[in-house]
Amino acid sequence: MTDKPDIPRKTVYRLSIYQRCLRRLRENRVETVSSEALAKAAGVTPSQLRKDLASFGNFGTRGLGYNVEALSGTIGETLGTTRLQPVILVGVGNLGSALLRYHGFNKEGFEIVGAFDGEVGKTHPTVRVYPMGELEGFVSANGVKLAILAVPASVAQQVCNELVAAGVQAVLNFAPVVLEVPEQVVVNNVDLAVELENLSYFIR
Amino acid sequence: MTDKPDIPRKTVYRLSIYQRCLRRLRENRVETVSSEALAKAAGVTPSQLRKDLASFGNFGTRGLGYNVEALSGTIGETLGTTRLQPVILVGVGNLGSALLRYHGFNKEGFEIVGAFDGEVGKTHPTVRVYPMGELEGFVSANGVKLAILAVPASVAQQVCNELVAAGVQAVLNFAPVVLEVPEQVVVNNVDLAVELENLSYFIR
DNA sequence: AATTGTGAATTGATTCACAGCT
DNA sequence: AGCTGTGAATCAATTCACAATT
Repeated sequence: MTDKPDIPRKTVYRLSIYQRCLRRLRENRVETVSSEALAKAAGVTPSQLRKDLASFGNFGTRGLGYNVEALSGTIGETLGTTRLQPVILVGVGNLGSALLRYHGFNKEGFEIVGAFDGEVGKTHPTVRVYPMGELEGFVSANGVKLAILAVPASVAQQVCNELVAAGVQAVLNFAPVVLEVPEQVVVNNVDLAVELENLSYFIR
Repeated sequence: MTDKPDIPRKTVYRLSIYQRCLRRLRENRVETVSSEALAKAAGVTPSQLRKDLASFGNFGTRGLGYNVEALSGTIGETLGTTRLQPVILVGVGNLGSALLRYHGFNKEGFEIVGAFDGEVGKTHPTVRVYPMGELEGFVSANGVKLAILAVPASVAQQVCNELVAAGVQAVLNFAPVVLEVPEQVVVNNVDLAVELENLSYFIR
């Protein structure tokens, strides 16, 4: 069971990145890696990497480095990605259907088990699209905790409320809106316009 | 011209969000807003909002609040989004073509003026798709500074190098890879798997 | 000899609280 | 009376630097 030594959110982000680098090392049959090498691959400083890992345990061997396999396993445990995590997607428009077709998730332990859309009769070649009315039943029947929200801004808060009511605990939100949710629900935002504006500022 | 009083990156992100809230207020003919109200809409504390704005000037009127129109204008100036900014998209796969169809950008001052793909002969209903060979010419002819990178991880670094060589100054990267770029080039990453893993950790 | 783990130092971001305008 | 602008205080994150370990 994942107990939660409270690791800061930014650290958790970096753990995912380390995890990806470790996966690549494993594919290349590398057994051991130093904080310096791994940090370089992940684009951080070695100090930071060591501190990050220290926040939930001691796994390195001084003078040697980290065992790739073992570290990767521990990070997976910590993130809670060792088992496949079922995810639903809500809003099968442009972006939504691209996400359904995109299978990059599976490799990393997520599977989109169902999609929902307000407009009845929508379909998708590989994932079944349900009407919103079936949301609650589906979520509890399948133990879904995680939802991807890809609906238009105008209805995002409303649909988010339905997700919360259905028992969803975490939302990856693509709508350009600041969602209000109860304390125990987590929201991460992916906001393309904000990212572009940010870049726009940093262009000389 | 945008001079750059160096505003911290996190503040710049929030400016975009304030900007969006201001736009909505403007649509509703609201003339004046207090730091408290705007902060609430943006999901931050009033103090933080005031500090953020203070980092590049003084625009409020004590006792009254901020003029919506004026503040929005200044933020637009600061972010460099008052003029339409031309953007190219590289990699017309699943995600890439969804982004081409998605017009949420235009409203916020960005226009995808061309797309590029390694595979010749790709097309798209509204945006012209060019072969990679024409990248450099296109970028300099159209004054493009900003690129969206939506190619597979395996070729992302390579393609990114070509972008940099062509003169692109900022990249919004969707590939799950840590890109290496020269100092003067800015990269923002949107990494869906990392976001999901992050949520996964915070689910009880 | 190499490399981790970590306390101390530093740097950065956020919040407080109130003086100063309108 | 109300609300901004801001210095001071707090809190958080990062880096340094070195003792501890293999």
